[in-house]
Amino acid sequence: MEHRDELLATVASLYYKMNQSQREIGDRFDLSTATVSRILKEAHDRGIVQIHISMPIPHDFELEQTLIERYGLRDAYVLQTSGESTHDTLLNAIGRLAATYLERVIKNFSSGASIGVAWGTGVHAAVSAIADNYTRNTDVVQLLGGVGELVVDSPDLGRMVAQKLGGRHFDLHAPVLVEQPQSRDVFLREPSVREGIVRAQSVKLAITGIGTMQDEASSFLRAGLLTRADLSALRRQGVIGEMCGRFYDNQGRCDRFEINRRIIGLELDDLRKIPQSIAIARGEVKAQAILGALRGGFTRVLATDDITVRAILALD
Amino acid sequence: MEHRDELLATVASLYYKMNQSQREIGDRFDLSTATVSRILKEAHDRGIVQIHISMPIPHDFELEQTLIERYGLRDAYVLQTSGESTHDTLLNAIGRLAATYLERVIKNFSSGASIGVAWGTGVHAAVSAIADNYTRNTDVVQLLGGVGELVVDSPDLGRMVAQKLGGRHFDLHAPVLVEQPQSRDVFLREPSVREGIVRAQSVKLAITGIGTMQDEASSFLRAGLLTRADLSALRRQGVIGEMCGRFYDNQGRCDRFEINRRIIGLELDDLRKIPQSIAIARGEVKAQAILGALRGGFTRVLATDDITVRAILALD
DNA sequence: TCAGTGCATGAATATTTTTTCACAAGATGA
DNA sequence: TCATCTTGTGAAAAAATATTCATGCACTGA
Repeated sequence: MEHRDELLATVASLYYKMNQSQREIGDRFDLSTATVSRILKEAHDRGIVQIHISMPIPHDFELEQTLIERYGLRDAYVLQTSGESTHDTLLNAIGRLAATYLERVIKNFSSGASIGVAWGTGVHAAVSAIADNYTRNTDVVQLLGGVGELVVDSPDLGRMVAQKLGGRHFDLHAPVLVEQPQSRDVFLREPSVREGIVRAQSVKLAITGIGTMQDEASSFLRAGLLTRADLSALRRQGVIGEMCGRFYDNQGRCDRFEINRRIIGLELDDLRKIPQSIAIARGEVKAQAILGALRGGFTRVLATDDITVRAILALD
Repeated sequence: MEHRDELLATVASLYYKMNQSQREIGDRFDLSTATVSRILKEAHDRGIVQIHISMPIPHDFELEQTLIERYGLRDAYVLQTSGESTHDTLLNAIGRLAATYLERVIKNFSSGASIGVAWGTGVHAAVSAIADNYTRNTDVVQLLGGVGELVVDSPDLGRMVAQKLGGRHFDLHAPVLVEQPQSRDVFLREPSVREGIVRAQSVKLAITGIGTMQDEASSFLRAGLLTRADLSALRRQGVIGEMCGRFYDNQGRCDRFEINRRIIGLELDDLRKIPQSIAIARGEVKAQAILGALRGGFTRVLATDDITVRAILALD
């Protein structure tokens, strides 16, 4: 068997190191190209040939593939975690992964295409990682009304993106959540707000997070828009997640929730129609919310980590 | 640039680890297969993809290639040496390399094909490394007359091969070197000897060593067939090497040397015609002799080590 | 502003690689 | 001994990959 290994290793070396074609190798050893091909496969299977790829940020490609196939995603980014890391560190790394998608999509934009931005920690992580050497005059549109005071929950994110892309920033001058459905109608009658919504509907790329109804990770709670009691009530109604300010259940349905009639921003049905979209979110606590979003088909791309994906798959 | 690396590494991972085709990868990232192919090449060039091959016996493929191209060889085996090793250890490893060639050629033999064997330490190293699980009824023929007492210089080598291959062994019942050309004629008139020569001419594979005129490595001296004075005289005539008992100069010419008319065995012109042949030899002291043999085209395959090849190339 | 230059890209093409298929040699077991 | 199976093989076909070539786009220096 040793001489077999020797042949496998020799053929593999000639192929991979000396860049010889399988025909050349076959000529030398009196083998058909078919056999050389089989030898290379065997050398690979037997571990004689080992291929190492140095990844700046490690993905878990298997999980990405699983997500893509299982939920019909266009693409997926699953950070491969290792050892102890804080939520913020992980989210940062995921943001860098997401940024590779963003930059790629933006690079291929035809002129005039614009980007829609929601808010939250996930969006912040992603847009922070965008390199700022692009001057593509790409406009940035706020996908939903303004929220809290923190940077991660504010139009500052959109402004940051606009600055990096050398484009304009269009804020949506309205609160995300109003007291009464009637108040929303008033806002929507306002031309500037209505235009904002139209602009949001026509973006070519949407960057969003995924919100959860768990107290410890709810941005609506953080922003003071909802109370613990509100969250609890929503949970009891069957709400398990939130995207673009819209609340949905574990099948990705949102029609029956009254709160959605008090939200000013892009509707989930419209979000679904945006040609490119990415959601950035992580944490076991968000698994259910992400699963609902996937089932609802609200995003075409998901950026997360392996911990979260395993939690999602366990739920499903 | 980091995001470029990220893309390179991701594409490479999908290709090499996930076994996706370039078309699949292209679909995912909106790239043409041409671009994916270029990305993979770049990832390779930039060292992001590293291919490691675990070799049972390390070769130097560059030097092998150089030998093949420069001297028109059919194949070459150049052991990659490292650290301190004795001549015997190295020759052993070279023998194992040579055995891979032998086994491959023998495996493809049509029935009735036979093998010719010379003698010397190189041949010994190679035939010792042949695995003995072949039962192919392949006959073994002695290529030249008998010599010394040591195993490495005796028909025992041929017998060893015959036993491993489950075939018969045909000795050449004559001394390799006789006193007078006339004595040789007597031997050659002997039917058994003549038949032996004919059998040697018709072998499909010849296994030989390469002899030097340097005192410290001459098998003729070791076997007591020549004295130091004889060697010195031959050197003065221009002899620089020996194969199958025939002496040649640095251009691989042998006609003008009287001693060759006293040798009983296969002639170099006949050796050249054997369809497969390998010579096993190593050592800087043998470099000149090997170079002469290569120039003479006496062997189709050479098994040696990097030290020796570098010495050969330095001479040439 | 604009021609010129270099670079990146994809469609088409050329080449290489893999797979399919049919066959032959050796192994297995009655 | 003979049928049967497995295994390995190369020719041919199919698929995948690399290259060529033409084009467009961004940058450069009038």
